[in-house]
Amino acid sequence: MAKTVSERNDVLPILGEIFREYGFSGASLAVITARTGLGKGSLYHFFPKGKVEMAEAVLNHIDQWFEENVYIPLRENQDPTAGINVMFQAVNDYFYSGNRVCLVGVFALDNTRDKFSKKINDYFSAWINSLAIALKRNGMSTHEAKIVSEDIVAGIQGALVLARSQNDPKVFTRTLKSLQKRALDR
Amino acid sequence: MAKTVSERNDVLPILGEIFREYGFSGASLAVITARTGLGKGSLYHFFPKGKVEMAEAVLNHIDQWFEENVYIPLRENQDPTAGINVMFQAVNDYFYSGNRVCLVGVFALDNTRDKFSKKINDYFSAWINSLAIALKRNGMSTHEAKIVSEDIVAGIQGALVLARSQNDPKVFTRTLKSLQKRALDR
DNA sequence: TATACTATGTACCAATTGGTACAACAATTT
DNA sequence: AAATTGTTGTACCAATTGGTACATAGTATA
Repeated sequence: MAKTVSERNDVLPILGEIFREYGFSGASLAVITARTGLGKGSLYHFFPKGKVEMAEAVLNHIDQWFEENVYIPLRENQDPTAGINVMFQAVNDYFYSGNRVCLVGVFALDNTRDKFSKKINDYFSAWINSLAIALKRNGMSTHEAKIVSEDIVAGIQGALVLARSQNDPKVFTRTLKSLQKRALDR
Repeated sequence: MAKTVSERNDVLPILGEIFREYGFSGASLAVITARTGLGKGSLYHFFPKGKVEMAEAVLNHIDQWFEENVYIPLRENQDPTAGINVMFQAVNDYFYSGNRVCLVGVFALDNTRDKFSKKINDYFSAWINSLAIALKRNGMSTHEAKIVSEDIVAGIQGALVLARSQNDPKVFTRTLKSLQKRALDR
């Protein structure tokens, strides 16, 4: 039983990369079996509801990671500035300094959003809200903190789009720097 | 012959909406025939190379629109501030105040990017460069203008992702205001 | 009105799609 | 070692995929 859980979890990162690259509808079972090395038998054993369940599991996995490495530091770090810096570092790492795209963003744009609307909505809400808390604890007004945190999360997503469109990860790191300054300069 | 061209052009906006909603791989010929009202016969008459040619035509169409309504005003308006304001107004209109997503952004994120990399790259480059010109003419240094225009275009793309993920167009209009201020405050 | 070109509907195609059924195999528990 | 449970490969399925062939219908020009 422990085996089951761990084997299933081991595939999630691979599935994540596949969905990132191909999008939901582009990720055919053919590429999924090829890249994971699991046959349909195993795949449907671990994810009886097929592709949808795979994507849900990946989204949950991502959510967990961000909760732990981004949202909690933002909300709970003694020093809000330190928390914000932790976020920027974690984000830079997570997106491989601009070489990796945001799965949630990929799903959000086209109509696969409808299949996972709650998860997608929650992901960005949690991020924006956590960041706003840190900004407030750092002296911003409630209103300004809301605006700025929205701007920053949007800026990160847009920077990923841009970096990928230009095939130039530096666009991401550059924009990220800019946003970090914006979060901390006061 | 004039008929041909106009009929073909008439379909482009519809095709654009389809690709926006479904992404490239999700946009099946079944939905394309249904939504455009054109059978395969006509479709492959106008676009002999199929889906790829349709998408290329749509991208060209978008490019033209932005050149005319966004890039030229930015680069050539007597008053750079006015040019920048024209851009923000045009962008707000084009994206239906946050109810519509950016096709180029949709294509950029997953691996359909590879099929249209040049067009996608050029779209954002032209936008960023044109905006940077206006910012410079408005007194910014070359370096700052580059950074800021990149931040703004990224911010717009991210705002579209966010607005769609939250199913709340106001996120877009809000962020757009924020960015406009950033472009003009000095 | 005859001619030429454009546009379209229909039938068809092989390949791929996501998914199911199930028998066989492997690993734990008892 | 027997029984139970977890895992996997294979064969199969109907539906859909993007695309082609082509005869016909429509339209403009000469």
